[in-house]
Amino acid sequence: MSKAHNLNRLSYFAAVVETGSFTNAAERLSVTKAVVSSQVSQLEQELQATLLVRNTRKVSTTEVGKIFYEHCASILNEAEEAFSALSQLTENPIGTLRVTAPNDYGKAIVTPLVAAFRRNYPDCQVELYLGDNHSDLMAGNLDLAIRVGWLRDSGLLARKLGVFKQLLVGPADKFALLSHIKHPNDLVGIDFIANTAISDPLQWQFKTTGNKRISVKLKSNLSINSAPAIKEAVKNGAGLAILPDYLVQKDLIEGKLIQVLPDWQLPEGDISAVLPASKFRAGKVTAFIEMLRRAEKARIDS
Amino acid sequence: MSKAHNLNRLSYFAAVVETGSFTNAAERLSVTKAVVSSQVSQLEQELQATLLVRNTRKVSTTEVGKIFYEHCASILNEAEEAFSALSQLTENPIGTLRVTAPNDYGKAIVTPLVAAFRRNYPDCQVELYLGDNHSDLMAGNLDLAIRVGWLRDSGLLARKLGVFKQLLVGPADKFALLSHIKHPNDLVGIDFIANTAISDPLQWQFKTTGNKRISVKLKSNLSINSAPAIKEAVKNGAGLAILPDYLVQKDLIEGKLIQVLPDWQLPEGDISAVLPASKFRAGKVTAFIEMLRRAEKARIDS
DNA sequence: AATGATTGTAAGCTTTTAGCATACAGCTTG
DNA sequence: CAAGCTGTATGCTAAAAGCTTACAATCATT
Repeated sequence: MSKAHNLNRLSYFAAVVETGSFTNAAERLSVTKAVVSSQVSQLEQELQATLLVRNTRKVSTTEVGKIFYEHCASILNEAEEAFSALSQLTENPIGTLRVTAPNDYGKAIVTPLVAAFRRNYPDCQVELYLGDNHSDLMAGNLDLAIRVGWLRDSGLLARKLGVFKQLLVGPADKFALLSHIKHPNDLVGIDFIANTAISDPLQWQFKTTGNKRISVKLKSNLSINSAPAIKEAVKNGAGLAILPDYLVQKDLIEGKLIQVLPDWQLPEGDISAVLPASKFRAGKVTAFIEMLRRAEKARIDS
Repeated sequence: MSKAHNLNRLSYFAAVVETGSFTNAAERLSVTKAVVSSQVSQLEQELQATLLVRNTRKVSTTEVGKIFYEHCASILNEAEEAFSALSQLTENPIGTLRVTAPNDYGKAIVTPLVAAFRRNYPDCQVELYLGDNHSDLMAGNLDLAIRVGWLRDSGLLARKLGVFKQLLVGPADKFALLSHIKHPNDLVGIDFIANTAISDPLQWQFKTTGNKRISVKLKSNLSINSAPAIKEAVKNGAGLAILPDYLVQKDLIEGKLIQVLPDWQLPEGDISAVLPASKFRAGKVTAFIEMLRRAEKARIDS
């Protein structure tokens, strides 16, 4: 079976035709003229045809050489297009982006972001999977998983995109009563709704700006495993609760909830992007992560 | 400065896309699957993009891979066209054939052959140079020189195409007188026209079928340096002459001339094609030489 | 006419790449 | 659970690419 054609030789031949000499072709291609001479000779050997007539101080193309050159020019032009098309796709990504995010964070932050992403990159499609079960990146169906909280497996390739604060909130119509709570110890006896979707939902560590820490064990007569549901319960006067800022930020601004103990900070959590193992990042993934990072920075700055 | 793209990798990638697996691609390309794997990986490295998703027992092409593949398929198709176009030109030659031939032989044999060549190969043009001065093949302006006679320089790349005989001829209207000439020695006293275009035009060696040789020094009262002119003079009764068979064949058939001493042979001469030094023979040259060879064979056989 | 400069090629060598054989990880199938 | 298959990694060998040097041939200059 005949050996495959060596397409790399085409560029040596084309350079000679275009520059008019082996010497100039060598200069253009940054190789020695012996290489150009040899490569073209081998091409002629492979074709069993003379492509170039080597006259004194002048190289001219034979008739068959001219025909072959037209093909070469076309091939090399399209090859250049092919390679640059790929680098173009970094700026103008294409394809379907498949993202998973936790329910709460997804609804509050990712869903509006996806709409903006589609506006920015009309050649992309998005498939957004919301859920609190950790989707398996290994299955290869996903481009990106957004993790909120604390990563259990530090071996994953995670990229931190932002942080979220946790706020102690209560219903707005109990402002008078809640104004008297000035210290975490004042929470004793106050109704508290525990979020059983997280581990150890009653043990909390408060911190002031002076780095004073108080660890408080709260008591709860009501526990729910859904943060949005807890938020609704708080609004209905069922008690206080600790919820992530991205979930309650809007209700605080609208006066439906009020923050209790605003001078005391609770532990922050990470917002991370977890990516499947891959050597290269598709433009669509890079673009989306960058938008999410910017959105998180804007949210924190407001 | 960035290195030139390696176009040979395109065929490995395309084969994987088209066959659906690295293993099948390796089989198609007659290499090991490790080679295909490595070549595609290097292509992805060069592009900084993932072209293929390696799933279990199944390879799929990414969105950018699909775009890149379309380019590859086009490039590889045109490369195949380019290489086969060149082999096609061996059967259907193109271009301008530049031939030189001696005046006499050119007019008698080459001119009608050129017309037939043009009919056979309409994509070819011909430039025919007739003359008895040896044109310089070294100048690169000629594809082929036809030499008739004896080559002076055996170092030239010559290809023998045929031979010509030399015939002693006389005017047809002197048949009765010429019939009495049975031996070369009988030529003494007979008017002979010397051809001063050749060296030593009076010294001739005759040979019979029994390999009996006689060397005769003829005398001449008329000498002309043009074989066609000598032929005319012979027809007009100016004497006998020794002329190449390709020049008198027609007149002999038409009864205008008669051959004298037909049982005695004179030295034959070669008809050769002299080619400029070149590794490969253009289709047009090969085709013309073959036609000339066939024409010479037909001439001898008639 | 002689000499210097330039171009393209040949030859020998070094560096780089292609390709093979082997082994292994991971997954599917029986 | 074992066998089989696929794709990748690694080390090695062979082949190719490319460099350096030298030379032949031609042209331009003196």
